[in-house]
Amino acid sequence: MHPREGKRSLAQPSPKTSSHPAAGPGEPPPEGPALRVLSGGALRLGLLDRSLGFHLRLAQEASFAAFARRAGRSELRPGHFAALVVIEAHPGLSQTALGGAIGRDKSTLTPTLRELERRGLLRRERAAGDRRSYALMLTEAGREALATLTRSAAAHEEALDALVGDGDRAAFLATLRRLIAGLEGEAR
Amino acid sequence: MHPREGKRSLAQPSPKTSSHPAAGPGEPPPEGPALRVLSGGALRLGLLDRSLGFHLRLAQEASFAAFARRAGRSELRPGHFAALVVIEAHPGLSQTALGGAIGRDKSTLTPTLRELERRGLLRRERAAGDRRSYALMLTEAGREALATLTRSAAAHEEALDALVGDGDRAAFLATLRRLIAGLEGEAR
DNA sequence: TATTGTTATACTCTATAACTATA
DNA sequence: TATAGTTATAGAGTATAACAATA
Repeated sequence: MHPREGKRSLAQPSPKTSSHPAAGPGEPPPEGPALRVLSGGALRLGLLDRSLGFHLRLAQEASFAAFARRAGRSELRPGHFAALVVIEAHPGLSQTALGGAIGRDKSTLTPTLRELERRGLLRRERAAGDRRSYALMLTEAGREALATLTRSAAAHEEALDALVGDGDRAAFLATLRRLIAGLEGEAR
Repeated sequence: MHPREGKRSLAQPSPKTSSHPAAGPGEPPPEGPALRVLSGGALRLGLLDRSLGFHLRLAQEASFAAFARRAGRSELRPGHFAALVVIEAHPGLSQTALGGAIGRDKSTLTPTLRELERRGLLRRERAAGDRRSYALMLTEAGREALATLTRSAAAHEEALDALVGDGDRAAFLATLRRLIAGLEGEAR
C-alpha cells in the first residue's frame, strides 16, 4: 500500500504530549520497528518470538491494516477521524482542548480542522465568553461522515471479536486495560 | 521531549511495502490516531470505549512508551534496533533481504545501515557470489549493543508479564497470535 | 502577562524514481 | 534486461517558536 502507512515513528525519548510513545534513544525491542518477520514467516527472530510487547505491536498493526482495508478510500485520514469522534462527543470544545484530548499540539490541528471545515464537516464559531477560541461542532454532513466511518469500524470490530472469541473477549479487553492502566501509572 | 516522538503516521492508501498498515483513506477509528482520551481520562469517547482495536492501540502505545523509558538514552532508534536483531539472527543476509524482513524499502535502510557501520556495530562485506550485494553481520560491539538493548527489553517484558498475570499470559499471547494470523489471512 | 489559534520552520520516517555496478 | 545498493526528491505527521488578537 502506501508509503507512510502505519509505521511508528520512534524517536528519542523526549517529553512529548503524552501518549505517543516515541522510542527513546534506547529503543523498542518488542514494539520497535515493524518486524513482520515473525508474522510474515520469512525470517525468525529469536528473542522476540515470545515477547508480549512485540506481539502487541504486530496485532495492533494487523488490526490497523485490516481497518484501513475496510474503511476504503475516503479521504479522511486518521487525524480527521479522531477529530470528528472527539468533537461529536464534546461539541463546543476548543481546538486546544481537542489537541489535549488526542495528544496533538494545537498547531498540528490547524490544517486538519481547516480541511474538515472546508469540506463542510465541521463548524467553528467564536466562543461566546472568550473570543480568542473557537467552539467546534459537527455539521450534519460531519455527523454523516462519522457515521459512515463508524460503520466501517463496527465491521472491523466484529472481525476482531470473531478472532478473539466470545468467551475470551471480556478477559482480553480486561487484560488490555490492565496493561494500559499499569503502564500509564508506571509513567507517572 | 522531542518533537516527532512515536507518532503514528497514517497516510492514505497507496501502494506501500506491505506490512505497515498505513491507514487507507478510510481511516482507523479504533486504531486511528492516538486518542489518549480514554486512557488519560480527560474526555470520553463513546464508541471507542469498548473497542478492542482501540484498546489494542492504546496498550501498544503504552507498552512502547514504557519500553522507551527503560531503554533510556542510547542513540539507537527503533530502526537500528530492528536491523541489529534481524542481522544477528541471520548473519550474512543482504540489505534487500533485511528490508523485506522488516518491511522497509532498501532505500530506507541505506542511512540506517551506514550509521550502524559508522558506529562500528556492523560490517558489510561484498557477497562472495554476487558482488552487487552486501553480506551484513554484527561486529562484537554490535552484539554488545544489542545485548544491552535486549536487557532493557527483558525488563520491559517482565513488567508486562506482571501486569498480565502469570495465569493469563499464555492465553493473552495466544489471542494476540490468533489476531495476527487471522487478520493477515484476511489481508490476502 | 497569559492564552488561543495561525504561520513559519524544521525534523523523522518512509517511499518512488533514476543511476551505477554488477549479473 | 534484471537486480543490489545509492542518491535525489517528495510527502505525511508532528513539533517548537514567534506573532496577532484577546483575556
